[in-house]
Amino acid sequence: MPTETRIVIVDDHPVVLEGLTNMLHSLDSIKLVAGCADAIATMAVLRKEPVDLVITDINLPEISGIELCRRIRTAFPHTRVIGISTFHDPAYARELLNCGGSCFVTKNASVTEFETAIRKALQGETWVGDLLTEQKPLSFSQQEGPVITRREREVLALIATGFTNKEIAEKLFVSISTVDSHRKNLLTKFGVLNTAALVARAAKSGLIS
Amino acid sequence: MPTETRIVIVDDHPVVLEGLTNMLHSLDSIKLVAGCADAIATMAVLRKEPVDLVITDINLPEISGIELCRRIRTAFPHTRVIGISTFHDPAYARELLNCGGSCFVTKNASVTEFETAIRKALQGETWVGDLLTEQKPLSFSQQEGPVITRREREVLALIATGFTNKEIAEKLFVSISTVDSHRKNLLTKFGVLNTAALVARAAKSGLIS
DNA sequence: CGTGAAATCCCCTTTTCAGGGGATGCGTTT
DNA sequence: AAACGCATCCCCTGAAAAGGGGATTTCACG
Repeated sequence: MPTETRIVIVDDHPVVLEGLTNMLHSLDSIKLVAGCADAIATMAVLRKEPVDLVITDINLPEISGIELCRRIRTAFPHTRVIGISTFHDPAYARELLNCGGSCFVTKNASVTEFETAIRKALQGETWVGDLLTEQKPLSFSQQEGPVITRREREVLALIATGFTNKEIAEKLFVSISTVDSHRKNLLTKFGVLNTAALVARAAKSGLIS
Repeated sequence: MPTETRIVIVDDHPVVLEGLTNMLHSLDSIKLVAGCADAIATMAVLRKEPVDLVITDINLPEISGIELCRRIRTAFPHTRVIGISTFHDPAYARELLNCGGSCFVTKNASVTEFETAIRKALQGETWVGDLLTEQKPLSFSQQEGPVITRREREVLALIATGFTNKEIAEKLFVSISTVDSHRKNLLTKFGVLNTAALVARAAKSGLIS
């Protein structure tokens, strides 16, 4: 590596920010440009000075880490993004990669894992951590949250808000049958037997506001 | 303070552990005895050497921080406990204090707040952070989630897991009618019309794992 | 130009839930 | 002793959801 890698860390929890900062100090050739608490502040920093890598929490107030990633990659294509999250949620990882993110690691990842993620990100590779890749696609798509379509996501959101099939049908200008089909598909995809479990699982996967 | 305060930190996320450790380093008269990832390890440390204060995450794998607190206070009455959590959930705070905890702070608390909490805890006082005490009981019981009984909490958890009233009844060794009553009370207390909204709200309030 | 996924719609039956009512013990608090 | 909250149990009815099946259009992709 010719020069120092310029890094920005984003997390709304000072404790985590501190922990990450400290963790990075132990690595070579790294210059911590800034630690930000939200997406707005981060974009402001990026506009002012060149940054090679942004390490951001997924769960941020106002603007999510995913969205932040998208904006970074749109405005500064040379800046790589690593997402971190409390939970090893494949849905997050998938979304992050879809939005141009390089790596996804959980907060309980080891220093080694962080190092790997940083290295991979800087080389332009994608990586989603050991815990995630270890699992078979089948097993975690059942367990952690399946791939659902746009329409299913809409219906799911309305279900979680407490609307009945009939009400959802009226809102979406479709028939009750259609909503019912989507609902059934959701149950099947999530591998659950009723609405309660569906909503709980969706909430856990961060699919619900 | 005559001697150093002996502290153990508990969090299953290395990053947070690191952050807290670092934060504590900046304070005087503190000796960090150990950093643990779970309740079992923590109890093992306590059995080996005297500890004045345990700072633990509420959300721990296997055994929760609340339960850990209870065990600590039962086995080592002189050891104080501070609970930390990602969310400023009054329900957590209440439970923690009920289990003998001294203070409750969120992970986005400032160093000053941590200092206050530590000081209060060592003096045997209880404290639940600024954000929590600022709010009136009425306002946050409406907004953050109603006060529900132990039994209702149990039923709610089982509902969210996807069990039907019949199955819950079998698990709790009560009749379906009873479970149904609890369910209805939950709907009323949360001010929602169906299970989907109930689970969503409960998830938002952090009442569901 | 097929193929396939997504979205749309319909039929059927059984189970579960929601909403209304009331009632009984059993502790704790007043 | 009375009042209260909690947990327990029961009745009823109608609505909603679950579970099963099948069918259509539309649109993107190879």
